[in-house]
Amino acid sequence: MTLKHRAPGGASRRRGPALEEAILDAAWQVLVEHGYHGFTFEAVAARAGTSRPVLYRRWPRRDDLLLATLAKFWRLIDVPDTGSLREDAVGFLRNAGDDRAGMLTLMSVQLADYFREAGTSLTELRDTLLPPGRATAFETIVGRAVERGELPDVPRSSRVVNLPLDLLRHDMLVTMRRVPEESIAEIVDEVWLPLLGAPPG
Amino acid sequence: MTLKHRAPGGASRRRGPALEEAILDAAWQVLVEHGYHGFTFEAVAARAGTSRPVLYRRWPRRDDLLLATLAKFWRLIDVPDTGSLREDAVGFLRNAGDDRAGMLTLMSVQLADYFREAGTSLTELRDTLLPPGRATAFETIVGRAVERGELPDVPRSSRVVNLPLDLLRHDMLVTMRRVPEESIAEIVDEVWLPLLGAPPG
DNA sequence: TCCTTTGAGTACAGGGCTGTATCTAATTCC
DNA sequence: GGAATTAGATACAGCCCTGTACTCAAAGGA
Repeated sequence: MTLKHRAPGGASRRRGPALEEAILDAAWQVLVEHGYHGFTFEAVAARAGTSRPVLYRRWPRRDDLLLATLAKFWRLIDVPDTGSLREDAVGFLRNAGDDRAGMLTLMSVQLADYFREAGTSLTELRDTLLPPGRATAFETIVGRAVERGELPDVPRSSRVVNLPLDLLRHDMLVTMRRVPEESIAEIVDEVWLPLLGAPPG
Repeated sequence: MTLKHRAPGGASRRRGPALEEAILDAAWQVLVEHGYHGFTFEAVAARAGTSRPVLYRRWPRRDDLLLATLAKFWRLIDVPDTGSLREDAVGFLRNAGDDRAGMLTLMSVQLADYFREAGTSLTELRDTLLPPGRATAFETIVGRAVERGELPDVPRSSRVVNLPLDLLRHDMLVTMRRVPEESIAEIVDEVWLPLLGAPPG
């Protein structure tokens, strides 16, 4: 009665890397829809249209599958270059809060159980998945503004420089929603720019 | 072989409110130690030294038990009154990050699954458990500073006023750890006081 | 003291997930 | 075309949790 040995679309049987891709796509969907708790071999296999043994062969433990999934979907967020400090900041926060990137942040909350079990945290995961040490988005944005002469070339604490993303992330974590445009403007205009000593927008 | 019909300590059989207290204490411990995922009737009953039917009689569903547990342990955080804006702020953040209060914040992450299932969020939960509308800690702190003449009496956005707690919470959520004293000082001295236009500490 | 309430123990069917094993047949490699 | 892989289906025992039902006995009230 079921289409045996056929991928959902009726295509030929998948193998190797193609199958792996499909499984990780399915895993990501499951993770987004049902959180870490619903992220089971059972659910992922069903969603991928394959069977659990196929998953176990590649990722013996749930964490292995999780990490592989996150690694595939975790991407750097685009940093716009508009020629304006304020617009760069607002644009970046918009990107950070959009569907794709925002989902990653909200996802991180769903991973609380994983963090607890693995004894790790969001920052540690981030350092694992993204090469640490490179300039943060706001370091880039401030650097450009300094080059343009929009900001004085004085030392700034990393706390202040990176403040906007922290606040955006906080809002997302606390409301579990996309952050509205007004909050982004608030963060930039009422908090960040004044702190940097920039002229009010 | 087991001590039948006896509380763990060998005391008489517990009843009514006393039993209820003991159960909620146990529930809190389970929640702290095993997160929402491990927060099962089974585990709570075992920890409380009673049986599941006793729990089901009082809280038919898991959420009922969860809410009752949170309501019992969710408390307002003490706001110190030292006569100094900076010391009030630092002191409050210290309290907010201490074992008891900090645990509540970290707990909130563990509740991600609950939020997802119930379609709610940390802020909504907070409003449910604490009467909304009252002044926030930092509104109180700023208000006092204005009365003392330490700050000018100008309108301030609630975003700026409440910034320190947001940043503290962000740090906790992201590191899953207690926030070190230096971070508290950073938040107050490098971000908040400058924004309020207060003289540097 | 008797009676009512209710805590504590136990049992049950049911559901979901885990790992592993086994079989088959599709695909690829040579 | 034949052989080696390996996807996909299925089955299994096991574990944990859920609700509910049915006892029995302890505590408290009259």
